[in-house]
Amino acid sequence: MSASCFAEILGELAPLSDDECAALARLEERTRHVRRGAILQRENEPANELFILNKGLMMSYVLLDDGSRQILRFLFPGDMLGMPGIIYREAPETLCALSDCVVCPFDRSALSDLMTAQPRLGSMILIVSQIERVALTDRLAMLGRTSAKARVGALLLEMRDRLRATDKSIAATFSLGLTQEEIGDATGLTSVHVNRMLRQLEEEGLIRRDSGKLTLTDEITLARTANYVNRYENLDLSWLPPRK
Amino acid sequence: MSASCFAEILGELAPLSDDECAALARLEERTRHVRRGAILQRENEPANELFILNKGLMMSYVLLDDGSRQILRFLFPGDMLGMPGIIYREAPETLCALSDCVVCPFDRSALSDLMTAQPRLGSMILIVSQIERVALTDRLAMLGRTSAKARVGALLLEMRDRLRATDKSIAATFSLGLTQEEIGDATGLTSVHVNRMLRQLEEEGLIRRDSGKLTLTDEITLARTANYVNRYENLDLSWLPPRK
DNA sequence: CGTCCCGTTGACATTTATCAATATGGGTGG
DNA sequence: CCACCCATATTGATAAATGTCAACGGGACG
Repeated sequence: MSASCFAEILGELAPLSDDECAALARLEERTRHVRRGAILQRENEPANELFILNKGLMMSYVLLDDGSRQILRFLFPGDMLGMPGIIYREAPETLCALSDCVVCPFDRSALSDLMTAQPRLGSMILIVSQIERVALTDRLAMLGRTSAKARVGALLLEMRDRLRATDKSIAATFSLGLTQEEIGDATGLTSVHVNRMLRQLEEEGLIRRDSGKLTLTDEITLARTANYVNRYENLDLSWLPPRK
Repeated sequence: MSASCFAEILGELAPLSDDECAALARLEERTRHVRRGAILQRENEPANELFILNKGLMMSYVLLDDGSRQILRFLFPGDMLGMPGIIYREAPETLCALSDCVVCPFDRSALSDLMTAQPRLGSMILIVSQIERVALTDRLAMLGRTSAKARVGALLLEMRDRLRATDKSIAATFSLGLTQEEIGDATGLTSVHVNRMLRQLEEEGLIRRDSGKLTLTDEITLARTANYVNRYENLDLSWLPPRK
């Protein structure tokens, strides 16, 4: 087991050298606890730090002028947080903990040093940011062109797949850890309508809900009706330089 | 004037060394012409090449099962195209020319070599991909949480700002180069509704349309009603390593 | 001169939001 | 342990936003 959460993610892309592992471990030397509901970085405030999420579930969101919220992304252990913030004078998004979390803060100069000293890791970070980009464009297509039911279905599938990346024991049944309002803010719907869509999905036999636990009872149909693609599969990284 | 379109973009972030310029110029040694309407890369087909867009306007989009299209991004000279494609066995999006274009193709191993030989350029490429990421999350919030009128307004402002990045002579009046159907596919609306929103914006005195030319007659109000932020401004790149 | 693509407009249908009321369930102070 | 309280979930009635369908016009281009 690696000392670094982030190294585990990168290590699944390609084997890492000892030097590379050591360099990544240095990003996670310090830890900070973030309680459920606490805000790690606030939109429009200066942000000089980056983080590796070590434990727990977080989200990033923006608030619009009329007070409505758009959740941009859910964040899982091994994710790097705050990249969009460090290139601007003010953070473009808020980072907020959905459960009690542990994060490892590091300075942006540490990222710069890492890119210089370990260019192969730099390529791998670029790859991770491209995977994230594709996940965002999938969500863009979902918001722009799919029905409310499909959006909710796709969100359930994505959360399950990403939870499973951390905890292999997760299968069809899991606890989502989101309120219906949060699902709505991620899918561009109201919480009321999310509730109706969940009920419809349940009536159609695609999911089941018992005491906070959610079961995907027909993943094939759900994935088809939701236009869902798991973007952590089917990668081709053969062009990465080999480990030294 | 730089020999490389891409170097011009990166050069606006921070001054480049001669070595760096030379390395970037090598990405643009070859050129290929793409006619209006032609497809450079098709969704779900293998894609081994990357491109720098040299001249013209392109777009990337995905098609859903029901045949509807979501335009993900408009592409301008100096943009790197195809990054999301090279990490997957099959391209996740289609690249299509909206006008006659010139692109410079290069192999993905050239990117890998560049990242290794010029880590500072690697950091700058990562920065550009983060700017793009923030632009995508802005569009995500736009699709999820703003009205049809605001979406159309934001699109007009973004196109104007990005066209101006290439052609400084562009001010309030410009020609958009998109059909109303394309505007709709980018904003998650139907072409019919886009038409109505354009008329409303015109009736409210925010824009004017004459023979294919579009004029932003009240940018301040338009930007406010559209929740628009120009993401190519207010960058803070002081933490980049200095030029050697 | 016709054809085709695009833009425009109106009538109507559908989806989703809004508002309001009620239920439920877990946590907390007494 | 109980009573209360708050956030969340659920449901119905109605409103608003947007889509769908259909028709027509105008300009570019063969």
